[in-house]
Amino acid sequence: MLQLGEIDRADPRPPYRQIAAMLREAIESGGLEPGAKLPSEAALMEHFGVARMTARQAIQELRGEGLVIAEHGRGVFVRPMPPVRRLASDRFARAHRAAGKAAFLAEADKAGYQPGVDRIRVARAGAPKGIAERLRVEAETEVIVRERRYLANGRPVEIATSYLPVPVAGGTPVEDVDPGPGGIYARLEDAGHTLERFTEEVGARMPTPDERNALEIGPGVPVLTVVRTAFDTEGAAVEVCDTVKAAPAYLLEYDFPAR
Amino acid sequence: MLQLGEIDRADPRPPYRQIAAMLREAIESGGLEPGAKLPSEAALMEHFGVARMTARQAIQELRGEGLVIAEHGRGVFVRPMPPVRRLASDRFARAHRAAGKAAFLAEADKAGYQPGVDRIRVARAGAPKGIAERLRVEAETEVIVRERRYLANGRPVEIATSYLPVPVAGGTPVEDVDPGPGGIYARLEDAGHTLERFTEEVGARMPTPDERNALEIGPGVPVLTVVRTAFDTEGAAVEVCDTVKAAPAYLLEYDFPAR
DNA sequence: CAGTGGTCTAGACCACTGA
DNA sequence: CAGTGGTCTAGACCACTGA
Repeated sequence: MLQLGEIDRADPRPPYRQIAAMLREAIESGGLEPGAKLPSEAALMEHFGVARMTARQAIQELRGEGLVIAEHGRGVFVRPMPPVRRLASDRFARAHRAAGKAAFLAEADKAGYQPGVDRIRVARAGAPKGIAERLRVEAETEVIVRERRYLANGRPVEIATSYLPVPVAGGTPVEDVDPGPGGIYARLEDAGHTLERFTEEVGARMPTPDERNALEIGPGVPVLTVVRTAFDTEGAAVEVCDTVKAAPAYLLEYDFPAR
Repeated sequence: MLQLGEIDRADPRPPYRQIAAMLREAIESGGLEPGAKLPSEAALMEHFGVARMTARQAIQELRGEGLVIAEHGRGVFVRPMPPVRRLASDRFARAHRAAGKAAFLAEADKAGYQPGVDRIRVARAGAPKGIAERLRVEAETEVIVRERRYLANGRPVEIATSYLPVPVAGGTPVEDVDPGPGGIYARLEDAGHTLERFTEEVGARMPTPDERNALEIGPGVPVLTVVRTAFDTEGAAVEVCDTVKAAPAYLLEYDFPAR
């Protein structure tokens, strides 16, 4: 059973922070292993002699650090660390497309997790400003919009939205829910747009509530944002892919010359 | 004056989330500009007819997203956005070193902010495990350790620690606090280690309390972590640079071929 | 000093989980 | 059903800010 100390009135930290510190210490020392259940709010109230909101505030602190996850009706648990996906910059190599694998599936193969894709939606809509700039079209020009969510071992890890100009991919299997072997990049090459290079713009921020829901992450877990633009051999931008990834699940690798 | 709506009892979202959503909307639409003061808790209670803890919970939500900063005794303010540094993958180009500029100074020139470096410390110490692996030396091998903090317009934006093998840079100006024009990469090339390529591993997480202090960021602001390894033309790893950046201040750009 | 956010109490009703 | 966390109320005392 977990041993916790007591609140020290001489400690300058308020009680809720002291409680949070004791629980954090238990997690970091391994006294509470990943997946383990924390004492319930009722148990914390009893043990420390505090009101419920004070116990809750301590737990809120740990949620904010991403250390624990609260599950309604079940309890609060130490967050299990997700398997980290290392994304190398050769993940869009033509060899994979030729082998009939979309980038996400090729990675899963390499890293040994079970890949999944759901919430696929394909539509046409006006291009948002930032997207239009990258595609070098007027804002609000109608483009193909492909949304989807990626799962690793059944857990959502990334949401992605691709934008493609209608003259590039209109009427091709890119507009189908299942674009077929090799994914949309393979279909773009089928349509005569041989891919030459990509740029990626990487940032990080806290997720919006919608993103938190879609990625099933608690408050206190940041997201990595990656905006990728694909260029064909003519130098034309043929796709912009806007992705939001659960940060703890990713490590992005890039390789570049010293020139 | 800021116009806010009312709580909708038919809305499935609880009142505190509705209030948070209205405030978020005001911030994102520009109704509340960066630096602007949010309505006080008392004003929110009055306007929405809720208890104080409900108003506070709405504000907590926005703090967790890093959108606002609470200042005790003053109020809650929309977080002013720091100038974003776009880091292109040509930032270590030899042309800059030849021109006598270290990478950070070259960027500042381009982006038009006032660069600064402080808290420089140079020492020798045992290589931590992850660093030793990247340098391909035994763990705990003595290496040169260079720490420093970077500032943009006087505000800290990045802390960085470089590790270099003693056989590569021992006794060179790399061990001086000021390594001279072009920075340590120029000195490595002077010492015969012509740089060939870099790899960067990018991730994001919440900062530790020490990192929060060094970067002067509040809770609710994530950091980007970048571990860069420099390779010379012999294929040897000659430096590993471990950096922690305030996420809102950065956008990293990478360019890679479709192969 | 008045106004602000920080912390805390002691209660209430609710929705969700799993035996 | 008992146990859990989610939301909310109406109060209290406090420390900090700035006029």
